[in-house]
Amino acid sequence: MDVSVKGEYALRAVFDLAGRGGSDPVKIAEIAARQRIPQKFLELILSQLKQGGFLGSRRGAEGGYFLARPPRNITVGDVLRHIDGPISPGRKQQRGNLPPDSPFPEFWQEVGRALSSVIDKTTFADLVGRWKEKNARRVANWEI
Amino acid sequence: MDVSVKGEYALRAVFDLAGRGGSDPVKIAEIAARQRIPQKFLELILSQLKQGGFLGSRRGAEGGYFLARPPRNITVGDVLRHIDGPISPGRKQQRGNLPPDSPFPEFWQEVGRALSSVIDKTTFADLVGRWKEKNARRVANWEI
DNA sequence: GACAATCTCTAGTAAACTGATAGAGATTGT
DNA sequence: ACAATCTCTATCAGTTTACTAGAGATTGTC
Repeated sequence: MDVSVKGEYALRAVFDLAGRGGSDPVKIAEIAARQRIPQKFLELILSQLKQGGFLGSRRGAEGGYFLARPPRNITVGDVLRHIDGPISPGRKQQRGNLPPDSPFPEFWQEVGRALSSVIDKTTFADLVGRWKEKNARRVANWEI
Repeated sequence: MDVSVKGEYALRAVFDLAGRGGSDPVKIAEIAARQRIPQKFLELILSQLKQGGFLGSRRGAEGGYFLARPPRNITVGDVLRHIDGPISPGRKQQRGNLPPDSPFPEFWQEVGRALSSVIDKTTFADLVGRWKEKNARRVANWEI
């Protein structure tokens, strides 16, 4: 039970764009550098995020990627599910290989709900908010 | 983010032993049949669960596996972590490839807590309890 | 309109992981 | 002795993961 590196990269990329706020395109190379992601790999991921409707892009000089919708309308769960596939532990149960009176389908539902209560409630606006707050505190402490 | 088939098999096996209650050994073949698990694969899993201190065993005729501790002292999380490794999304962050001011470590901690609130609180005694209740209801409805 | 900067698309790929299977021991009960 | 079990080591095909390579398509600028 784990999140793929690809999934994490996707989250960091969307977070980067959300943190940059502005609506003008950000170059892949910049995101790659800031977020420490192999650029060629990131290209694939960003393209996939665009297919998913999360990002828009512009080619050519001064091109780049940008968010297709406001950060508060994108949840971590949205992105993760689009990149990593369904986040549902225990999904293999529907097939006929499970005894008919198993308690596990219910159990996995419970797990799913717990998971969802975090990843589907946290938007990128939330993440950026927390991050700015933390940075503000850090600077404040510095200045004392 | 998913649970391996091996992990699910392990849970079903422990559940099977917990449901059988008694302290005399249950044969691998029986568990395999009841829980629809390939027997040879199950052998590996049970052996691993024994290494983990969850099960005991006896060889030879009338041999088999049995729980090494009471079902209420074994949680789903215990078993899952022993078979599938750490259940901590976002664990790869400690390495130097993450920007220093990322909000994700905290976020993954939150996810971890939510997950833990289910898998580390649910014991096999709980699962057996629910299962018996459901079966009782089913029979009751039948008799109407 | 040349040209450089970007995104885009298709392949390929080494290494690890998954979900098994095979078969020869080691023990135990009868 | 012998059959029934667990135990241990090896092997394996298929898939996934995390990348890399390289050629093409667009766009802005001079």
